[in-house]
Amino acid sequence: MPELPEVETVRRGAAAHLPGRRLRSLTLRRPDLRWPMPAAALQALVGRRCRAVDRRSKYLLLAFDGDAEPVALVHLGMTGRLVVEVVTARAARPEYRRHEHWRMDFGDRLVRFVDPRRFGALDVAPAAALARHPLLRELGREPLEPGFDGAFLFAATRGRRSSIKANLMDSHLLVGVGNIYASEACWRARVRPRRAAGSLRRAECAALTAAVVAVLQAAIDAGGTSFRDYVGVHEDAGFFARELAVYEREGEPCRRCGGTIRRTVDGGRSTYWCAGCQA
DNA sequence: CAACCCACCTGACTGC
DNA sequence: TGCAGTCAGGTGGGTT
Repeated sequence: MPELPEVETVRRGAAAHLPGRRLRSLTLRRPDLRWPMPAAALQALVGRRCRAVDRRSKYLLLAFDGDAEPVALVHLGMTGRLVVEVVTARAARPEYRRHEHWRMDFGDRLVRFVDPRRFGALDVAPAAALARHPLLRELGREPLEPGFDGAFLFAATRGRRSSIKANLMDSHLLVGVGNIYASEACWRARVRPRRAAGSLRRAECAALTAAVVAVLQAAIDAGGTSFRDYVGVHEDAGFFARELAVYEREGEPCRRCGGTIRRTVDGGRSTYWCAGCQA
């Protein structure tokens, strides 16, 4: 569900509440999400103060103080929500919700992780070992950081026969772009999603990386795209859906050329594009 | 390696 | 009303 703009929106929401607050308790309501959760290592976070909420790819990184500077890794999977609630001092702890798999009690803030499909993840690692964490070490570039440009994409895709859309969604290359924004970026750059990645010229790679940056930034500015499950930390919807040019607009007119938006299925996932203005 | 396909899970929706 | 089938914003792991 969430791509980079949604995770970044959640990160900002959590960062407004958690840093400086001490973790009072952590409750795991089941032993696993996508993978087993390390109960003992997670309990060792209790009593520590949250230092910062960062993000790498689609992982939220809750950094804590103390020995080894432990960092909790949170992935939202397809349907995960990180809900932050302001709790008044004397109120009873709220009831668990359906699909609430863990919670962190920060005293006057309560963090709930709600995830019906359980494709999410929770792990913990020392800050110094983060770059070597199995879930992080293979990740490619951050599109909103320096080094993500046309020259990089051009070099990275030479000889590749798989589609450019699949390459945009390949986290070994770049992170954060999922099924919505891959289609959107291709539309902005006027590139057909099924083009072999290796066939793109330098100028097309430059246009495409610029399009990725622009669409991700615009979506962050709008608080993300809410279609089905995604909401921010206060369960507020993002409003980028109304700015989407192609995603879930099959049969509707292209806002640029008036052509009809088409949907194709690639690798089992829907791709949206305009045959009129994407070469 | 690159490229593909599957699995993991629940809920919403569609069509019979 | 019920039931089967389809689809959904991710991604690691296994196979060719």
